[in-house]
Amino acid sequence: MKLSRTVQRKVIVDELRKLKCHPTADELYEVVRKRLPRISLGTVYRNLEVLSASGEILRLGVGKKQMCFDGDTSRHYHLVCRCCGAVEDIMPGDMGGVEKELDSKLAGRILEVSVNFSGYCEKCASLVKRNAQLS
Amino acid sequence: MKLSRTVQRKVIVDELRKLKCHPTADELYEVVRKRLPRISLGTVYRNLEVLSASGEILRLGVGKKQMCFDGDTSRHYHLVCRCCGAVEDIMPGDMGGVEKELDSKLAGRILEVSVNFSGYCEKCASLVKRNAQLS
DNA sequence: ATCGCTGCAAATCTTTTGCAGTAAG
DNA sequence: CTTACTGCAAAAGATTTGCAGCGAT
Repeated sequence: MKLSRTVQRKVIVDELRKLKCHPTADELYEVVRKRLPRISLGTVYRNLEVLSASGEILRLGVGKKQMCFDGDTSRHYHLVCRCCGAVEDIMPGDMGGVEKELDSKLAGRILEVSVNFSGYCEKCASLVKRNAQLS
Repeated sequence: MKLSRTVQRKVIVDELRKLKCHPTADELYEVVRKRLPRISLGTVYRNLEVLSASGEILRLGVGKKQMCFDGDTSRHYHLVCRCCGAVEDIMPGDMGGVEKELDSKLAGRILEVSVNFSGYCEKCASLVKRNAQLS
């Protein structure tokens, strides 16, 4: 299947590149709509799908659409398959040696490294701190 | 709000810990149902919510439920707020120094490090390789 | 001319929620 | 006894899809 260069696809990539945040499909839809008022949300979804499959943009998250869970809360890593969404555990001894270890273990299979640190953003960190002081 | 120790909550944690995969809510529901046939999917969702909020289990993924996207495909990291779901970009020079850099920059804010490598799992990697040879 | 892409709307799938009853502390 | 929790079912929210026409090559 050959991809065609439609106005919609071009504007979607263009606006997404311009944004500094990490928008959801409908947030991007609202932005794109300012330039293409007649575009549909379905078109945005279809393009995000195609574009992330081709590697032109990044789809953040684990799994295709459903949220998934892990009972092991020890510090470890996940390899998410870009193709089928499968999640593999990777247990390196420490962060420092991770890349080298992965390079030898998984040579050629890693396309991108998207590291998600779970914690608090500045705003919420101060909120949490404030609540802790109050109680 | 004080949490009570219900049978359902106990079984959910127990089964999730036993599983080596990273199940979605309804996959876990199917497993738990074998022990508690009358449990509802709603209860599973409610407990996963509570348990991940309290840190007893891990919720994998970025954002609350919606998928989100990034137009910047260069190698970089994300800090996902556990509280509001906001995603912050973090741009370290290299993987090796990441943790130290973060420790000084974001001292105390990081609860867990969940690293998601985007690439192919073994099964799909061989599929892709085979397809490449065919064409 | 061909075939992928679009807009629209309906359908599907995932997750949340209201409620009345049940169980835990 | 009080209040959190459960099952059920309905609601809400996110994403996908069928279709007929349009646009890119």
